[in-house]
Amino acid sequence: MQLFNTLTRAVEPIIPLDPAGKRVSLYVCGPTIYNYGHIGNFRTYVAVDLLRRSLRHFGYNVDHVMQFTDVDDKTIRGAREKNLPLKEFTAIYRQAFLEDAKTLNIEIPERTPNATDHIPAMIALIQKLLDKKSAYVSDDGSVYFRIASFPDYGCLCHLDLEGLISGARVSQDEYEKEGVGDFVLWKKWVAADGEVGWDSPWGKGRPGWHIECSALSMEHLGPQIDIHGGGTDLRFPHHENEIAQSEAATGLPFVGHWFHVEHLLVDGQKMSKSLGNMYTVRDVLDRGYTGRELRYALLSGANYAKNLNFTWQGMEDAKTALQRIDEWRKRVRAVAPALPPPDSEQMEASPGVATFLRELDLALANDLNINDALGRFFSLIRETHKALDAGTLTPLQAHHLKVAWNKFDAILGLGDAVVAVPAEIQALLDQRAEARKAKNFSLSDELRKKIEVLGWKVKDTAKGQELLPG
RNA sequence: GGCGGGGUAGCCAAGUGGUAAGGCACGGCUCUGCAAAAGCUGUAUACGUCGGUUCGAUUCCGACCCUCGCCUCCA
Repeated sequence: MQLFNTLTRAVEPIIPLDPAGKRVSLYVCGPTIYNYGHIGNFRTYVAVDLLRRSLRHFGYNVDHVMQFTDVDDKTIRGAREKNLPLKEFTAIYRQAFLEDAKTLNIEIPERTPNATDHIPAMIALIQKLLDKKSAYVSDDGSVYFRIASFPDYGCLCHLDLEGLISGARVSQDEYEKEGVGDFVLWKKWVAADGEVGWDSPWGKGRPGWHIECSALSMEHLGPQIDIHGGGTDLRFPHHENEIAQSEAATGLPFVGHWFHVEHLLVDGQKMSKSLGNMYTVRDVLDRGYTGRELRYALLSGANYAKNLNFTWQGMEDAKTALQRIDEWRKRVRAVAPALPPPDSEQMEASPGVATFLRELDLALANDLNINDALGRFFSLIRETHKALDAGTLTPLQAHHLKVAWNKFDAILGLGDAVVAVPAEIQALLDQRAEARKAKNFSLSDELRKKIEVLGWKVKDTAKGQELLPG
């Protein structure tokens, strides 16, 4: 399986550190839990989910860790505004994130530690950096990483330090630092922190943002990991700093493969509060879309490494495309017998299906090209309909199609459309069935209208009425 | 200023040194009590501009234009 590696700027095969080549360690920078996540956040996590599922598709055991950042300026401020202890405040948004992830059918990583549950590991790592003279304690009692001690600094983002420093914005309040690029590992407690703070060898304070990911990934996955992912904005400085900290501490290459997901745009523009285009998952649901429709839009809207332009028209397109898939599945299911899954040799009895599965592998192995796979899948759908209409699709072939879908959906994660029919609607449907039986079409039409007003569509098929959400 | 992504039909989006998947939209047909839905099918001067390399470039090279992002808050 080949994946673009930001570090080398090349598509490269994934070669796990595991001698058996089976286990892949994956660390992903999780959200700061001070608010509901927006669809941009979830674009990243849907892409990571695609990676995770694809790795498993190719037979890897994925050991995936994602931390929740539950202490920083924003969480502290939010807790203060709500007059809640930090822990209680962040618990609300941790829970919300997990719910939204479920809405999108994002698999929860094997471990999802909160940063503040691992303060000792961070302190130990900072101490190690101090011992190695890669860090220093400033006059005010904060601890900083000394960039000058790490010659490779800038390797991920291909920055040269000179240019970086001369061109960069430099905040004036950080006069305690030796070098402008130095970043904080441990922040000395200040009054604005209120109740928040932990004791350390350098006094009361809290960890800097970057150190948590290094400490947590080392604690859970060891000093070296196969893949480290996150949103593209984290490349610099966050991931650059993680590399510096981690490698300065261990002397080992920290990450084999850096995986960065490009940002989502809304109507071609960056999301921002002032434009009023920051949508949460809940906002999308409130507009009447389902989580799987949003997931499909996020998955098919663009390759993970490209900007994805979110539009409501795009949501409509996703919804319609998904209906096409669902319709196909209904037809296939009606013909497919219950049989055990075939092996690949038996699958050759359905050349179209066998070809599709090979194409699926190739597409995924090629830097997660899900759109290529979807394109081929829709072609398979057309072929199926044609065969079905011609009456040439055998039950065995239908079975194979069903199996192929299951394999594909293990990656897509779309599952089934869940339609809960309200009792009121069901009653109208029953009445209408009666009317139709009696060939009372005017009453039938009247009932159809009533149902439509309530937000549902009825279609009449050879097998009777079928209900669709409006 | 430094670095990096993009510009493919009405919209979205794959891809390739030999004349370009797929989805949505649109037209036609089938089905239907009527619809709707669905299916089939069709349409389109679609590869930002100008040069270069080549038998041949959308695909390689150069320049330019437009656009988006990052340059220590940020998925």
